[in-house]
Amino acid sequence: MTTNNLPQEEASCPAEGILKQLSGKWKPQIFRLALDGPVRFNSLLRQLPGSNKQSVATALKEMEEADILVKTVVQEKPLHIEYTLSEKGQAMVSVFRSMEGFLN
Amino acid sequence: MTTNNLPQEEASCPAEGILKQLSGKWKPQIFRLALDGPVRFNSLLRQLPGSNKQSVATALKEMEEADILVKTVVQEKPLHIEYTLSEKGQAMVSVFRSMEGFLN
DNA sequence: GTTGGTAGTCATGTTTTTTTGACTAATTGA
DNA sequence: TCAATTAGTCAAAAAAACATGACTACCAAC
Repeated sequence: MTTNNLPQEEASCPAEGILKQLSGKWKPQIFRLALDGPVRFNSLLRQLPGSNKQSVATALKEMEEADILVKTVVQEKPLHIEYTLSEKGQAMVSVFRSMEGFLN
Repeated sequence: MTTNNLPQEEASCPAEGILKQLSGKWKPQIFRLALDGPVRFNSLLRQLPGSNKQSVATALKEMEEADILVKTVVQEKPLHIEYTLSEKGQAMVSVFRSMEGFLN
């Protein structure tokens, strides 16, 4: 046992956690698209040029684990899966907006 | 020439830029320490357990290039270098605070 | 003139993230 | 039954980020 193997939460920097949860090549864009309503796997692939199945799948999974997105099986005609902003995700919108409003 | 080789600004996601500028293993913590006043290379190394010269140097350089920090040679007794929040850096504080206020 | 503090760079190696391409599996429509 | 759409998984490779250790260079004190 080492002297300090924290689960690597933000040891001293509260902003670190939320930054990590939104960081990565595709998460910001996925979050942004989710602002306009539920997003779907294949649709995201088409909307994110240069993306790929693996990366989008990983981003969705991690954002779900971070409780930013909620995964729902929609029992409709083509039977598909939707990812929607969770309550926490909704709460993050203000943070996201403050970043959007900040233009270099 | 490809159809779209942007300098990879935020092609469609305004938040992406600011997220990238604060992302990384050490930048959030450096930013946070810079809130309390000018920071210095060796001091940061001591204050950030597990960090190393290379990583801190890179973080400082990138944050300087992103115009978050301003590098100044202080013409005093021991003659040293200080990194201070730029105007843009100051403007980012509100964004940072909104992240700090957001507790999981 | 040697030690110690300032602030780094450089080459290399390891680790993490991202991409690629093949493959799976259920459902729907013709 | 065949083809397309849904939503993925898996192994491997490539790329990016991060760490290690040696080295540089300036200045001041002893």
